[in-house]
Amino acid sequence: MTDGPRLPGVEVTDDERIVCHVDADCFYASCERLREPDLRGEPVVVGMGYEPGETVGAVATASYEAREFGVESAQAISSALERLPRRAALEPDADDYDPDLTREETGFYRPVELDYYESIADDVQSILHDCADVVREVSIDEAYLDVTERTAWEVADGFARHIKDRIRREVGVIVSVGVAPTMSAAKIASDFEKPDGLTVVEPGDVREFLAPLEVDLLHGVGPVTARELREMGLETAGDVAAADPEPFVERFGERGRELYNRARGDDDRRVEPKGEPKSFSRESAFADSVAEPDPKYDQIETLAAAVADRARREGALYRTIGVKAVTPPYDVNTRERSLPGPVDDPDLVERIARDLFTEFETEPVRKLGVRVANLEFAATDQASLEGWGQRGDGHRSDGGTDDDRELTDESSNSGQSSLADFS
DNA sequence: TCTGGGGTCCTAGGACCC
DNA sequence: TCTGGGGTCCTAGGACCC
Repeated sequence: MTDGPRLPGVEVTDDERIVCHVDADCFYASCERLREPDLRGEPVVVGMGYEPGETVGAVATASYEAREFGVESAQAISSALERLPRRAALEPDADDYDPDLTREETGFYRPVELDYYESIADDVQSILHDCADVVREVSIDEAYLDVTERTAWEVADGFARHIKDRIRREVGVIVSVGVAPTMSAAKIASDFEKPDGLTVVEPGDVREFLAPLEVDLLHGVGPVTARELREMGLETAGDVAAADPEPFVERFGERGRELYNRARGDDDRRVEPKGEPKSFSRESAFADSVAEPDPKYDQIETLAAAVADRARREGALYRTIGVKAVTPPYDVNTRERSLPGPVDDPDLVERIARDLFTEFETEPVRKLGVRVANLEFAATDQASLEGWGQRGDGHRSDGGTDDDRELTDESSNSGQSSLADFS
């Protein structure tokens, strides 16, 4: 049986969907445990920009055991180490050796290794594709499934259990699953009983399910919006759902309308496969602010080359090139420039990035970034990726003056040297 | 929370066009 | 020419997500 389960002859009306949200629990830490079983049951912290023995970087994922010590994702590694020293510090020859430590108050720190995690994620995703007709991968460890044609509400619980069991058995990672009639409710449901959670919210129960939840649990409500909602006296999704929407449509615009709808359980988005990326970027932070121009320009060059290389590998042309400079205390500045037509030109990326950056040449900078956007993917690739008879959106239909431009492969880049004049 | 990296979407003002 | 309305594109910033 290579096919996932399917109930034959299940009739559904067009507006009734069964959406499944699958979310791996502390995925990076699970991956580390897969290849290093001694880490099972131990506190594990996976750090971005972290090097063993150093204190730089930030927490990408903390295992639940590590969270007990107050380690949280996005925390600086230095603060994580204060709450949870590393196990290696028990060794007398370690730089950070501390004779007073006990094993029980230490944990394991590992640097992020994305390529490895992606290989595990691929295995998970092939199971998901086997269990659903439509899968939208949101990130390396998270996906929405439209399983309307594969199950029914009466047995949705067993269906979700089957997905969890297969992933655990065949890949070895634990996922939490939420099932609901909408994407936003499924997302919240998958979070509801984490880790190893399974929550089904049937149609008709959605609003009741959401009502007691704090507003910041709603997708799209971050710290800023949550604070403002509280100032408006709205603490829970139920408060938002019962409120007059006009004041915060006024305040938050389109997002406000969406927020109101989501809080009421209204969400008519369909699960659709993820389209082509819209931008590529690379950034990196300095250990301390840098004021001298040279190291900054060096970094710009490195990032520009990396971004251009990425775009080329992905078969993307870009029409906009931008830089980002974060200055103390944490001011994010962005500058960008658009070209008359799409290019694949690493030298141009570097030149424009340097040029855009001159404004920050002598300013102290903590962090730098280079970005390309307004991507266009070669039409041939589009055709192979899309279903039959489907028109791709690779071509703009807004009457742009370059509609006659046909860029189907790298050889068509020959005409681009003239565009370099626009730098 | 004092700050890592890679993304998406929305907004708002100005330029420019008809 | 002192002035209407509508549309799109560009840029910068902000909020948010994982």
